[in-house]
Amino acid sequence: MKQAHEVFMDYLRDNGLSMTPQRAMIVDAFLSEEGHFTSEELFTKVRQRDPAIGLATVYRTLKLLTDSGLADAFDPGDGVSLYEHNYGHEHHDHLICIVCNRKVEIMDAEIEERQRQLARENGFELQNHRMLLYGICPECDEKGGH
Amino acid sequence: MKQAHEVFMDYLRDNGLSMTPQRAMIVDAFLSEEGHFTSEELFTKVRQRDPAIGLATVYRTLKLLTDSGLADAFDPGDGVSLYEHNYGHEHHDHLICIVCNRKVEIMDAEIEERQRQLARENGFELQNHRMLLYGICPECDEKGGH
DNA sequence: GAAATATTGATTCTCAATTTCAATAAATAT
DNA sequence: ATATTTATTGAAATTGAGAATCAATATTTC
Repeated sequence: MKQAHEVFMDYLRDNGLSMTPQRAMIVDAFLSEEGHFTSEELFTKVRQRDPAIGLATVYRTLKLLTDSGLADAFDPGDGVSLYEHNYGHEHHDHLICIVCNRKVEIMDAEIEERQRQLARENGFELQNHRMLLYGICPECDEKGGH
Repeated sequence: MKQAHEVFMDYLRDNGLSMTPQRAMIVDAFLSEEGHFTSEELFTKVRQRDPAIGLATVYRTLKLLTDSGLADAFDPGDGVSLYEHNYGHEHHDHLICIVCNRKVEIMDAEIEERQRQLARENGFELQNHRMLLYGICPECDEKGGH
């Protein structure tokens, strides 16, 4: 598999865009993040390396990352987008604790198949989907359930 | 089954709230809407009946409607909440055309069961879920696919 | 009815995300 | 290389949905 960095370079080239020091640094910071993170969290990390980089550039680069297929963005429900790596990672959805906000990655082949089938039954060509399950995690259930 | 209006009255009473002319009118307008609609669309309809009603009151009443179980709110992905009737209506998710924005209500018992199962496997008590399928509808596929 | 409480509409505020714009940098042509 | 065109940047202003504020009004309770 191609390196993530290479995928980004290819995307830039194919779209007539240039690699810049800022983009390189933001992509590096992005790739070194783990799990889910907000644009602000990435911005903070980027700022630690170069305080001159602006928030707008982080947003712009996150869009490039998303469009290039390296990043996946989703809104867990509070209006603040979360980003995560989407290259070399299996597709998954999320199970979210409504108390502590913990997010567990979930995946079910049967659901995925039924989704495709549902779309097909309605004559739709399925492109994408978003599934969020909300519940109370074991730890919070234990603490709160007395 | 209780009338929707009665459900709202009960909710108000149980929460120490009062029925007011504004709430009555907004609830009526809400109940006469079909399908999915935004807060702005409901506001427009309410304004036609009484231009004195403020947008804030529409938002406040939509929250009451949601909390009372009469309305369901969801964000199709663009940050603008859609509302729909949720009383006397079967639960359903949505299949959305990414071209014309058309929304089809979908429901699959197998998916629902697997969702519960997935939550259970992770020790979660499932409270809620949100599933959106994005694709291209037959009409748009026909028009665009040449 | 009087006092306490709730609700209203207008307005302001919030906050993430986008857009604007002049300055700078990069790519391309000469 | 140098000029010219084009793209990118950071700061700041803007956007837009929704929530919060607040004085005025309405409703409920005593």
